[in-house]
Amino acid sequence: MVIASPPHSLKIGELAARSGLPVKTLRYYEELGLLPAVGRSPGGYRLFSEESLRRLAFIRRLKALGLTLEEIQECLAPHDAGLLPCHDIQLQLCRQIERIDERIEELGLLRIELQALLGSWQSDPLKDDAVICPNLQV
Amino acid sequence: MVIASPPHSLKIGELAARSGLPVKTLRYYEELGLLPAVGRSPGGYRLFSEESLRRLAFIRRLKALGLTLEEIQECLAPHDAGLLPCHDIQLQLCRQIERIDERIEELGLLRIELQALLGSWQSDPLKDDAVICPNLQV
DNA sequence: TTAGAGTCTCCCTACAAGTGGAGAGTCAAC
DNA sequence: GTTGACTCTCCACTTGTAGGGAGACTCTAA
Repeated sequence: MVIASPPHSLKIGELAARSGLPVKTLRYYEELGLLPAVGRSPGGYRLFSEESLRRLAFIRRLKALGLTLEEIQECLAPHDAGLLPCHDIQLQLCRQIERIDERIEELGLLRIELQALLGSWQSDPLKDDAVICPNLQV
Repeated sequence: MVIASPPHSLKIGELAARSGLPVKTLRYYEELGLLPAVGRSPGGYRLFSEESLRRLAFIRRLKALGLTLEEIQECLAPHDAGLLPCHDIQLQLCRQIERIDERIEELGLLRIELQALLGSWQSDPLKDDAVICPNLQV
């Protein structure tokens, strides 16, 4: 027989210690609505639930996958509405892959241009007063 | 026989029109020291030389190649000292390729992770109260 | 001489995701 | 009861590259 331990609320410093995130960051997340506090102590201290730790792990994971805090918040909305957020997360991750592909494409083109430029680079070009850099011709 | 036209100084609006850059941007560049004015009119108007147009073309080119304004300024420093800046530009462009390669590498790894994640994504996972998203297990 | 266009400086705003600090209030242990 | 750690709010600042606007001043053409 398992007896559930009573719900224990965490002050921000304890949450910071256990999550590894700075207090400032937690306040910032709370302000954004990303990490709701369960309430306040009589003295006005933010109180968080143990659930907040899971939520922070989730936020970290999606951040590591390249989502913005706003996108993460969109993923959390269905969860907070009592639904499974998997579908929304999947959509965000698909979009993220598209963004990554676009970015890789852009960087690849830029790299090609830079390589081509450097490939024909003259180490001792003739000075040309019509341009600043003869190699670039601008 | 070619007669050189007298040096004509440009007010900021004229430089903006001829370079295609907004006045605000030119003031910003001047403030950064990227685009020195040759002086001021008696009324305090910035005066630029025709040379500024070439300088702006150079700045645009390096910006298009992904350099920051600060890096561009480093490239212009030897030019302003009367030297050919090609070597310094070459160094910056090499560094830029390295940065691009690093970035592409990072993005590629992230893409692989995202693909793997989505590849095994369950569209209707069992709800698991220990995590927010069963697919992510966080 | 006057009207209108151009320009000046100065300050605020934006994005993203926080960080730093001041000054005041709260909590827990001794 | 006191002390020291913790937390609060509020404000400013960061990076990079500008954009917007107010209010004052200047220049040019008719």
